[in-house]
Amino acid sequence: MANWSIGELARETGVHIETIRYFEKVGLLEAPGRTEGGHRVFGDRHLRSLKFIKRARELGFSPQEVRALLDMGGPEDACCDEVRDIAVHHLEDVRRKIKDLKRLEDLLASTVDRCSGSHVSDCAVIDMLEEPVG
Amino acid sequence: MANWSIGELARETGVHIETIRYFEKVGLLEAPGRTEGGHRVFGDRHLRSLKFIKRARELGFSPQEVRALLDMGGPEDACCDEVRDIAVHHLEDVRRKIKDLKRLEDLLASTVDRCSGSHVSDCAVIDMLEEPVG
DNA sequence: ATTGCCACCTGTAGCGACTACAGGATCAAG
DNA sequence: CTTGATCCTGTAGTCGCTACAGGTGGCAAT
Repeated sequence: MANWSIGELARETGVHIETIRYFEKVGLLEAPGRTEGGHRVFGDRHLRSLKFIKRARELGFSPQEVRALLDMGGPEDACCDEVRDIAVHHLEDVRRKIKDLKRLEDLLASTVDRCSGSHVSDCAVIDMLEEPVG
Repeated sequence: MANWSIGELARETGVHIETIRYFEKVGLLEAPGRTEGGHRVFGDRHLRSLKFIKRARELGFSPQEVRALLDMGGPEDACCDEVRDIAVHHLEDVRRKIKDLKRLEDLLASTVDRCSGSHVSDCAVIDMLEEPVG
C-alpha cells in the first residue's frame, strides 16, 4: 500500500494538482490523510478513484454522473442496474449529439460545396447564416 | 427603417436582453444609438446582425469565428475565400467530433450490452471505466 | 401634473469546471 | 542546517453568458 504526494499522484494520473484539490473540495475525491505539516498523503484507493474519475470525464460522463457512479460504491463495489442506467442514459445523450452534428455536417458540407465556385457577390455560407432557424 | 428598443429586439430574435448588451460590450454587435434618457435604439442593421450572430452560434461557430465572419464585412458584404475557410474549418471540427462520439458510442453500446445480464460482482461499465485510456 | 408601472439603465456577481496565481509553510537531500 | 523543490490556503481569473440590485426613462391613465 503505497503513499503518494499530490505531485506524484498528478504525474501518475495526468490530472493537474489544482484539479485534484478541486475534486477533493467538491467531494468527488475522498479527503486524504495529512502529514504533521499538513501535506496531503494519498493511498492506492485515491489513485484508483482519481483514475476512475479522469476516465469517466474523458468519456464524457458529466460530473454529476461521475458522482453518482462513485456514490453507488465506486470502483470497489459491485455492478448494479443503476450503473447500467447511467451508462445507457449517457449513450442516449451521445447518440443525440451525433445526430445533431450529422445534420450540421450535411448543412455545412453542402454549403461549402455550393460556395466552391468563385462567386463573389453571393455567398452560400453567408446565405446559410442568414436563413431563419430551421 | 424601423427603430427597436432592446426588448423588442430580444423578442424579435429570441436573444436575451442581457446577452444583447453582452454582445455589444464584447464588440460583436455594433453600439446602437441612444435616446435622450440613455435607452438603446437599434436599427434594422442591428436586427440583421444579431440574427446572424445567433444563427452562427447555433450552428456551433465559436465566438471567435463569428467575430471573424463579422469582421470581414458581415452579412452586408460579399463572400470571400476567408468565409469559406472558416466554414471548412468548422466542418472539419464537426467531423472530428462526430468521429470521437462514434467511437464512444461503440464503446458504450458494447459495454452496456455486456452488462445486460444480471452479473453482480463484475460490471462491464465499471470495467470500462477502469481500463487505461486507449 | 401626478401617479403608476413597466421597460430600461449600469454595475456587479454568479454559474461550472477548472486553472492560475500570491504569499507563505514544509519536506527531503546534501 | 541550509537549500530548493514541493506543498499549503485562499483568492481571482477564464468563457459565454445569466441574474440580480438599485436606480432612471418613457408613456398611459387619472
